[in-house]
Amino acid sequence: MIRNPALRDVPLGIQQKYIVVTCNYVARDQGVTKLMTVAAAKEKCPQLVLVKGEDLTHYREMSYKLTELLMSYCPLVERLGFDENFMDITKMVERRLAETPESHNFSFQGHVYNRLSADVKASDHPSLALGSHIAAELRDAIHSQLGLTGCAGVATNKLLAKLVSGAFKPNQQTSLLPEDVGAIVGGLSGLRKVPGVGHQTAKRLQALGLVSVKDLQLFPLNALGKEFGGPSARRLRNLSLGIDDSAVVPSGAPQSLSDEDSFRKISTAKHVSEKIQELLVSLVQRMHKDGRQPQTFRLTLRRYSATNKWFSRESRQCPMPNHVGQKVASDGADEAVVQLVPLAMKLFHRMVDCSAAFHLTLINVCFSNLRTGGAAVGGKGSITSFFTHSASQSQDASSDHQSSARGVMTRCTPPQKAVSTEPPRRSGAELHGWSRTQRPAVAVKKPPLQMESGSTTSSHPKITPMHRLPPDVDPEVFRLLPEELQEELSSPAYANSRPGLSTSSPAVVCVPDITTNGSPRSVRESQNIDKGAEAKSRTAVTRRPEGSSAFLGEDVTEGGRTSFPRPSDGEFPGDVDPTVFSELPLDVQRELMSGWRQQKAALKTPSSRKPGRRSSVGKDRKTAGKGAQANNLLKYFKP
DNA sequence: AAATGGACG
DNA sequence: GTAACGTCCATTT
Repeated sequence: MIRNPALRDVPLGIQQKYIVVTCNYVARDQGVTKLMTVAAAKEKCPQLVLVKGEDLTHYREMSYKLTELLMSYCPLVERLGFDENFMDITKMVERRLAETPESHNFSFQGHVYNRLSADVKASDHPSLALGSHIAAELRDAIHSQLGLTGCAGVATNKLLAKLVSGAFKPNQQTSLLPEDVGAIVGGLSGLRKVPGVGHQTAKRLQALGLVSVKDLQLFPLNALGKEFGGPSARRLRNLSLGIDDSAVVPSGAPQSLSDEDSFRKISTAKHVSEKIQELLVSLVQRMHKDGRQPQTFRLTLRRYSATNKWFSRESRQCPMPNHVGQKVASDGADEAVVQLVPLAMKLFHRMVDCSAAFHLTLINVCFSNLRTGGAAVGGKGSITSFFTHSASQSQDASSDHQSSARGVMTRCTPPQKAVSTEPPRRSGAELHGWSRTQRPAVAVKKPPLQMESGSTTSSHPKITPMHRLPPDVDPEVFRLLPEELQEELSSPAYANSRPGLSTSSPAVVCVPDITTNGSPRSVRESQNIDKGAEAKSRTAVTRRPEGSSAFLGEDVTEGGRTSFPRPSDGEFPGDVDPTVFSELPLDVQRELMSGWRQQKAALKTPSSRKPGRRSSVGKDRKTAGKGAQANNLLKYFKP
């Protein structure tokens, strides 16, 4: 971590290979951006100071310290890369709610998306308001105990918490009120900005003619289902509407440890084994510190090829010989490496035919299927696992939510992204954070601090028959709907859908990531050029959960045709709620559309069937809920 | 259940 | 020439 104050006002960047993976605000002001080549960066900013960042050790350790610190407040912490954490602070909020005197006057901490904090009455959103206090406390603890600064977002689900966390960039927090959900998702500049929509998915959506969030919101679910299958289609649509019923799943200790390196070229077996050995030396060390014993070993590589050089990695794995695994876990590091190199070469030869020329640009070695300690009874030894908290814990937690009182549960997640482009501003704190933040990682411990809690939320008003709400329906959203729609949704016809969970909850508080500011690796995409956030777009859009039988069914058709009425941004009246519109019968949609049609075509929206993509439809198998899933204990954190 | 690739962050 | 991780899912054997 860079903590030299002398560097505070100097343009600084973290370099990995020939790329500037991230940089401070001083550098950004000079035009340096993330993932810019070193050459380009120096051209923009000749005085740019670069620090090597290939070794992720420090980032990783700091990253785990952060996660552990958060867990000391509440165990429901889910990591997203090295610099983001989601936290479900429902319980904390509930406790505080119970302890908060009825008349107690309080306000939101930090910003409130799209409004002037002063205009918002905390008493109208007690759970979120308390969540904002919790987020502020967490950020403060992170700053005082780890020296890191970062952002946080407080909302009713993970998606929203993540989206809102970056509204005010350097080292600030933002809360999102349910009534502004439509504004925040609608303000996203494109589908790629939707968490969960990556390059591939964006391409497929584009092939369907969808480019904006609104396009996706309005696209008929059954048509979307033909491309992605029912479950994915529903998920995508929900995301576009700001609906996310996924739980905050505690991450615990990592499920695998790997080390890799990229290079211009390696074309001889000898060079390959040398590189593998180098990687194994550090990996074995890390594995040893971890204490668990790997049961599987994997070798991955990337070959050079002029065409299609994009990803494409190939891998081969094999069971880890027991004695080798023990060496790693116990002590014989060097021994283990000696045994592993030839094993890795066997895997290598399963992929590369050395009798022909080859050209590798990356090699990765990975230990997975980690088994926690063994032999000895639990006693001592070894690496303790400190937080012995396992799958059962998370299970309880989640079931807890479900039953948690009426519905409201606040989930907190902290998305945060480090990074952030953002103008300069308070360089003091920010920079400080930057330095430490830049490379956080590693784990290790952190003592507990326990604190509070709160109490519930409320979804107050109209009591809605929660027990009848179909899954996938966000109660908070539900309650905003017109009564007739509420009734409709509560009817048996909507009761199907998946068993999953969540129905619940409304208010969720999410605290996004408190993390760092720009981290080199992980989180790559984070940088929203932010444009969306600021827009004070129009008011809220009430959404209506999907689930209407007509669209739910996989092939219900009727709309089986390839072209559906799909208003583009231009022709869609701004006062019409897209969600509601999309739920109308197709014929009605067409009718309305023809009435509105007038604007210029604009936007290319070839709703053509996509070319070569395969479409998996129908057979959405539900592989049962993945209940068990061995969630390892987090013994990762030592005392 | 293990192996492998893909998508995402 | 996006870097260095890591997670979870789908499919195949």
